[in-house]
Amino acid sequence: MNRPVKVRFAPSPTGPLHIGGLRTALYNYLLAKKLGGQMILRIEDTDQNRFVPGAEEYIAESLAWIGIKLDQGPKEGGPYAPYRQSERKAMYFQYAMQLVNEGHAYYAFDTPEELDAMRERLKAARVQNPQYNSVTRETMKNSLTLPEDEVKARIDSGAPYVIRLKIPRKEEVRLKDLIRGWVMVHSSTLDDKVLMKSDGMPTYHLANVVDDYLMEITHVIRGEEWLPSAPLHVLLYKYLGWEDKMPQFAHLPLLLKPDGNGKLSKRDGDQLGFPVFPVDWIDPFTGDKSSGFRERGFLPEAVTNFLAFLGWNPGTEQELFTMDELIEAFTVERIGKSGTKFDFAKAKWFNHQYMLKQSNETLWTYLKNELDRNQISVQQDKGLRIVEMLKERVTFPADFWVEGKYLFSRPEAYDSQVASAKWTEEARLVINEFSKALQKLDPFMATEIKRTFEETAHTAQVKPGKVLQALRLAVTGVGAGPDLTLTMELLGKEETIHRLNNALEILVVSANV
RNA sequence: GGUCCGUUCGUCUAGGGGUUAGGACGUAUCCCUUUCACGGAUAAAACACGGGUUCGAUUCCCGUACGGACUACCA
Repeated sequence: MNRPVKVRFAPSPTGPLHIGGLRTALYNYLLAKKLGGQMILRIEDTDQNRFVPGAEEYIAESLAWIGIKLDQGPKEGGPYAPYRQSERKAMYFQYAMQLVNEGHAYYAFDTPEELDAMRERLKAARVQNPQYNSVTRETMKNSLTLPEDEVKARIDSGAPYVIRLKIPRKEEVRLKDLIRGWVMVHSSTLDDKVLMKSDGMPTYHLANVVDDYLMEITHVIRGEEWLPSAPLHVLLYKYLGWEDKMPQFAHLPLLLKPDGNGKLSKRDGDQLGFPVFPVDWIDPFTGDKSSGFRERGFLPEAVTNFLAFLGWNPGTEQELFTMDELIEAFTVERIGKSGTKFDFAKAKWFNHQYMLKQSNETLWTYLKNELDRNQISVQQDKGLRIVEMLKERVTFPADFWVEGKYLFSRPEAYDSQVASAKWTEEARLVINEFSKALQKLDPFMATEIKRTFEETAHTAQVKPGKVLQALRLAVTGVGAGPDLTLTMELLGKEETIHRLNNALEILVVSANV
């Protein structure tokens, strides 16, 4: 009964993995590692029509980015290879045949048109749930209704057919979900799901159950959208004789749109002004770009942390968790039951927290990237002082540049609001004197600059606070920023005086007071 | 429509038969800072509704409402 823990993340390579899928992967990973088990990546590419090139690589890259290390997968290999269902195609048929031979499945020859007609007919007759089931299969073309020799003749002639599961007419199907407890459904509400498609590929249901069994999966953690078909999977385990190897199920609450309702979807991406994908994705067919958290400036640790908290919490007041801490604290019991709206503001808060945790050296590399892009070179020791000064005010790496632009180039314009309110005759006077006083200042240090400014203001009989804003405007061109004397120290004596004199020349007094 | 799942501040949530229903994000105000931000403090803000069960229900049960998922030879 105590099998080694194995979980799998089993996405379909139909496009970029969205953030909800990434959370599913993360929860799988956390549980596996918590229990000392293994994490498997399995690519469920049984639908050839929806295959999108690059999607598998995208998934692998996304998982790696947030720090999920796979024990087995298409790239990693492993004892259950191959890990792409398309490459396992040959394995599924025998199990479908086993079901047919034991009377739990049957061949069906109905064309799409016939299926549509059946549904229309049922709808017209106001049948509650029109589907291919224990009663309607009696009226369709399948191995249950057709004479044996005709069935054989059809198959031998190569006519297309599917294999459907024969759902019992009356049976209570129950399954225990780790998150929701016992879920019961009556088999009469289930339909005879297709197990093998006419192209020879299995459907999700068969492939998923077969592979989970073959790969000895112990816990199936997946989105709530699978809950309705979970009873079908239970039936499959039963008919295949694998009941004792049936994994435990946990169906995760869905990630919802932040506004209004509905599940967060790939579409919501850029429309909402924030990413819903881990990393950027370019659609290979249309060329459309979907933006990712990574490129938006999110740190992987931050994404991991807030993703973990979307539907789970440790029950304590700690909110900042490293991956190792998450693994330590994670339990399925503490996963919530209800859908979770995605909150971008909180995501930003997490990122800010993680920015603060970075060393100045790391922060400096972020700023340096932006500087390189703008062809500005700054010495590292100065860069470190700059990021130290700026880091309280940034959420994303790119903010360093936005926040501190004026440190690297002279103001091209002055904030007119601040100018009209604060650039007074009085201010001009003090700044002019201050500029002269600065000439003699050596060393050019923040504390000395501050003292000099206060003295200058005092001599002019002006309160320093009255003209400080004007001074800031002269130096930076804007009305807000970090400690001004520190800013001036960083700028250096010559540059500071130049800017002061520049402002004195350009700015016109328009303020009254 | 049918089946299943869900419902505590705007959002993420803690809690659980008797609590001033706690925290975080966001918002507002104040303090700090002669700016903004950070930080600190404070505030506004929730048990969907109706019936039971009970001495007592936000908590347990049943309904209702609302929301969601599923209802394909897609996963």
